[in-house]
Amino acid sequence: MTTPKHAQLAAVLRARIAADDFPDGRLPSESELMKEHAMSRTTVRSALKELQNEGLLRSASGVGYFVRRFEHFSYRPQDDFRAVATIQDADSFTQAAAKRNPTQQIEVGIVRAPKDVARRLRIAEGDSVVVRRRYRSLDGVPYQINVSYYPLDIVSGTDVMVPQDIVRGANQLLADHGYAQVRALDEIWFRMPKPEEARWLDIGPGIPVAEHVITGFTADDQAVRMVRVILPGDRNVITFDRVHPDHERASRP
Amino acid sequence: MTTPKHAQLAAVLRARIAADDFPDGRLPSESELMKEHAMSRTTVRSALKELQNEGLLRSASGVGYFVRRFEHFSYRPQDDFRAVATIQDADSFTQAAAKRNPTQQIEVGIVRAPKDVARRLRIAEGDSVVVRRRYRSLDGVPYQINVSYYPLDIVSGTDVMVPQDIVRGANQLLADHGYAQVRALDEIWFRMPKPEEARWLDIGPGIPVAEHVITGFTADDQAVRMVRVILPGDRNVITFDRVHPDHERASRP
DNA sequence: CAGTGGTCTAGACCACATC
DNA sequence: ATGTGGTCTAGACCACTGT
Repeated sequence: MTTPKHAQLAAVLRARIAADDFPDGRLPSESELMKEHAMSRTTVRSALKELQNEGLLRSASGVGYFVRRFEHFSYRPQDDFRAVATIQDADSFTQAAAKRNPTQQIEVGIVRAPKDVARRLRIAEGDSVVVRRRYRSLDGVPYQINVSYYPLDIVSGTDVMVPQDIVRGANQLLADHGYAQVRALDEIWFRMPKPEEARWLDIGPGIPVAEHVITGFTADDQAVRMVRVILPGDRNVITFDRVHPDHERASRP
Repeated sequence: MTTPKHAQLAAVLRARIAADDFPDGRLPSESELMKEHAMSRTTVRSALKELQNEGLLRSASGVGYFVRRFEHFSYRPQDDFRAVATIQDADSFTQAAAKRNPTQQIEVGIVRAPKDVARRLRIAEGDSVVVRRRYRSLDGVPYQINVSYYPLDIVSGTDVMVPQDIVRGANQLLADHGYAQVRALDEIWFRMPKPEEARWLDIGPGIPVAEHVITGFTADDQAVRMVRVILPGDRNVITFDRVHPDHERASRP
């Protein structure tokens, strides 16, 4: 009933990482750890793998192991709502990221609604929906995958279907067509990425993603928009501001 | 430039899992996979490890490998705010979970404020704060770790310092002492659990956690409460309702 | 008891980065 | 050329679970 050797080494290294004991962020090589701790390479690698899967380390083939550094960018879903017509697509991502060279790659299409989309938009599974898929980066680093779904009859013939930035912003566009959104439901899961997501977001092992699903409703309580945002955990903090329902609107910092 | 054998096996199994090809949820044993795919045990184990770290599989020593099943419980931070005096501590967890045998273990103490707490409560690092640590379960299954911090001068001598349920609810208690909260800031990170968190929440490999930090403010914009909630990703969805700031309050479903 | 996964070893070859 | 991590093998012992 003793602790396995690989777990012992993992614990030692975890403590040293927490104590910032690798100032240059570089760990000893596998062979050095083998000598220092009198273990086989397999056991050393097992310990290092464990730390990688905790998101504490990354490995570079032919180079070495390094302590992960995080920089979190604030993701504010509420900006979607506050957005007004500006020269840019004025949602949370574009607005907050103005100075960090935001780029995005847009694909637009018409597909049959999958089950989860149909349920949220309150349409039948297989009904046609317009889908806008956006892969968005900051300074060349991918920060989110954003997939929006709209019922076809609502947006057909509008700029939503053009694979370019929507100058007014998608919400303003919907409002201009008589579908102003006054309420949104946010659902957030957090899980490990699927292989395609990991590839697109350039995520290493041990880094989870959040899946943020927004459903937008009109004053008539009609669901007119569903968005699925995939966020890599090493680069995002999700932020909300809330005021008590009984309290008049407060100023926002 | 070919795909490694372990990755090939992982891809095959991943596809079979997605197609629900293991009706009883049980995978072939390691030795069966070795025969079927003509690989060494190490390679087979490497593939299975990969899928475990994606949260798709769990292993049971001496038994086998199984497909993970998820059941997500809705975590609604806004209930904290809407809470009024009831017979129970009326926050999001207790209220929503009433029928699922909620239990919690409470520890209360006075500690020196760590850096992140001090910053959010706008006090000096090392100032005394009251900390309430709650480990909360549903039907015996751990669902969250909830750690609340209060500036000592605000809550000293109140029920906050008693290691029991606060009958009125902590927010109502603060309000009764003249510190009604009207605004909250939510910050949500998602990452792999620390070993203690994994132990307490009974999390296997490949399951991330969300760290939800709430900071509560009075009408004078004084920070009176900071809460850190740790949520296991296989058992929680975070849910928010939002109404457009220009729109009168809508009814909530 | 037989079968399962967990641990550990020694050794080999490879692709890659660095100097 | 050397050193790094990535892949793969064969074999061994163990603890545990099921019958």
